[in-house]
Amino acid sequence: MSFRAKVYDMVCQIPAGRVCGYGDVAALCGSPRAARQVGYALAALTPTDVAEGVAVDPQGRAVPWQRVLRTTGHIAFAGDPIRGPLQQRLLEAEGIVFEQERTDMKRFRWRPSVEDLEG
DNA sequence: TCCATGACTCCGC
DNA sequence: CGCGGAGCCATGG
Repeated sequence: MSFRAKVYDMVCQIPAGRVCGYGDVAALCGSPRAARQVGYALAALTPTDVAEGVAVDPQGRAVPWQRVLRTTGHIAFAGDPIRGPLQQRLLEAEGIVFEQERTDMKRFRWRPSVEDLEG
């Protein structure tokens, strides 16, 4: 199984209303220092519904890419005029609160339990 | 196989 | 706290 496939699996397990850092996902996939590769994996998703922010992986399953943020709580590609605001809107719809362009990672960060990772 | 690329992160100022 | 620079490593050509 490729690193990217693991990334998609992990991101799909992040519950709505919670977020993860790129580094967190990388660590859960077995490569603690591959945070950039996590971003690269998400960038490789195929957009199917741009307006709603829906993007699918090679297996055709929708991946909640919006739940992955920088450890600072900032949206990674805030500079993107389309996906930047979209990501924030999608997260706010799930209950995530933003202040000054960033969210409180201490409050919304998701830490998977052993049971979550089984399977 | 080597090299460039990049939705990141850590560290020193 | 913000900035700039170096390190990181999976992917693709």
